[in-house]
Amino acid sequence: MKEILRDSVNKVVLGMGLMAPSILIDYPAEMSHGDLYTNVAMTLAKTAGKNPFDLATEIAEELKKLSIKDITSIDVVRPGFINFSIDDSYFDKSVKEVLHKKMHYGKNESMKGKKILIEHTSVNPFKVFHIGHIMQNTIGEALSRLMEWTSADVQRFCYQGDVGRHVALTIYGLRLMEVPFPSDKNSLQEKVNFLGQAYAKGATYFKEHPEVADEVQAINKKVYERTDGEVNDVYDTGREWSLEYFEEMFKILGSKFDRYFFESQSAGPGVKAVNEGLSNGIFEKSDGAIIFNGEKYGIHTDVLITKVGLPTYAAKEIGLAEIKYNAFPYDTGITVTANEQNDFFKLTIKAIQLLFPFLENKLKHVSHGMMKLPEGKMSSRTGDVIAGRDFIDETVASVLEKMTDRKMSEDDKKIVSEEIAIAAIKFSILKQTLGKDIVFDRTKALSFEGDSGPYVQYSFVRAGSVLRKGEENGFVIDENFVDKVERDIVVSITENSESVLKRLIARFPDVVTRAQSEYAPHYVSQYLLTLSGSFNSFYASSPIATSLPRLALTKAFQYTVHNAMWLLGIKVPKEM
RNA sequence: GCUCCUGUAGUUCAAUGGAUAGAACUGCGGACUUCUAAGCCGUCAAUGUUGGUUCGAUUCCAACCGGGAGCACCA
Repeated sequence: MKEILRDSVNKVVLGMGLMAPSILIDYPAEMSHGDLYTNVAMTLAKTAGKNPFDLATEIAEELKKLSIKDITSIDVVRPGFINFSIDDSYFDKSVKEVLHKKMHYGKNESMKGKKILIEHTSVNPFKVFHIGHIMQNTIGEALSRLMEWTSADVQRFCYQGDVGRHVALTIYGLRLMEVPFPSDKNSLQEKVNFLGQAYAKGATYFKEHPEVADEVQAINKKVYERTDGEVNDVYDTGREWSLEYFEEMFKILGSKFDRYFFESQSAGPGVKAVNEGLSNGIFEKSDGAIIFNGEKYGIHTDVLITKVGLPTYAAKEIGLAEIKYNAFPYDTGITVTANEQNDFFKLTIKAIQLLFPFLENKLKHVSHGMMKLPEGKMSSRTGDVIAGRDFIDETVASVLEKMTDRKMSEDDKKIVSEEIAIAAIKFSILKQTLGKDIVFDRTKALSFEGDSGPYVQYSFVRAGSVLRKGEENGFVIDENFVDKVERDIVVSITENSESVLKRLIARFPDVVTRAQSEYAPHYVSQYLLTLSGSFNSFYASSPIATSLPRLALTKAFQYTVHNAMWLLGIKVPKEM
């Protein structure tokens, strides 16, 4: 419909001897203003030498002569808006479309045939998996799914820091631990907790006693070069525990990866690439180290290889770029990190493109805000973190408490409470703009009311409940409903929650497109809140189970919610 | 010090340069013994300051004030 209107408006404007570089046809903020509007009259008023309202009136008159199908009225309003209203039956057809496309409603083919690599959730073995990692994983998975709905071939990569100073500090911290090294009798949780504590102890001690720097550096070198049997044993065991544990967390969070890469792998290629860059004059020597001088590109300067010959994080990132492309030759390679790394990525992306010109215009850094505690930034170095697992468990417990009087088997409750808890957590992350920090407020995070994942899930469940009732009443709810009903009721758009819901459902594909092109999942979340709110009003004001068109609309609502929630990586339960 | 991000109801968040700045939480007030009240309806309440660009600015630009992050051998 947007395209039809755009063409029509364009035709009219050209016929008046005017040129519009681009014609905006969009949804008005208020549905009472109509279904679509255009502002061409205001943008063209000056060149036309007319006042916007008069020009709008002229354009509207010409548009009326075209008698466009399904357009029931064209109105001109105040400064110069032209508003269009669309016939209600048009939206019955869009409900039909939803019932036909089902789980695919909203998907598009904008990137069909392209390959998109998305790297996210940079966890570090030996360190705690905290709520910040939940945030990263939630965002990474949602972006991945959004990309999948462009019909592109998407692969998810996970890159982990399994070497580096934090590992050395953990191993150093082991000798400061008062409890013994975990054995097979300990749970995986206990094992990783032990490692996290060792790291915190090592890091704190190191901060207070800078004189041990050489010792830590020596351990670091041993880890890289694998020259010390004892260090190797501890390292291999700890690394294995961490990886196993992360896998468990990914599963709980509903994400999966196609490939895993480690800093221990990227170090070698990184060193090689940096040395090539040095001989090509891309990098230079300074103070015994190899650096990338970013000043001439308006970015800062950073060390790639230290004077003792070890690659830094930046060098590893350069090595990784090559590894990733070899593993999956992508058209777009997205890296998702917290925004504290924005400058770092400006630097490495520039360096990578100088080294590997074929990656020009293919690299994209998407950054998100940080998860913060009321006291400030979280720090695994000081142990001042909230473990992801603890938080999920707490949330699940809180959901279960709320479900005590629900008639449901204990097994079902267990499954559903976890779905609700994860929804609450993920939604609170995805409902706001990506770049912004989230101040973690436990009581808020544990509430399931208002603008929340459970609110959306609840709407879905209620819809399911009505649909069951409708089926009991003998209705067959499928895409053929349109042919079975006579629609002779003329409804007023502003006051009828049914037609509002219908119109919102029809907008879903546009919402998806926008979220994809802006890498902004929050458009989907915000849409879900509006959509659910609209359904709840509809539900409260109209009996549904006795009307086939209403049941069909409810079914379409369910598919839309299901699909939108899927894009966010959130499940919808049948009951709750 | 330099660079980047950021400032919207009491609180947490929305708003491709458009119409009366939307929600949620909180407060206050309702409806309902009909399909799950984790719900529905109503109500109080906001664009840090000063300029500029524009028909039109929360949005773009400048300055100021406030908050955060990053800046050489950590990741």
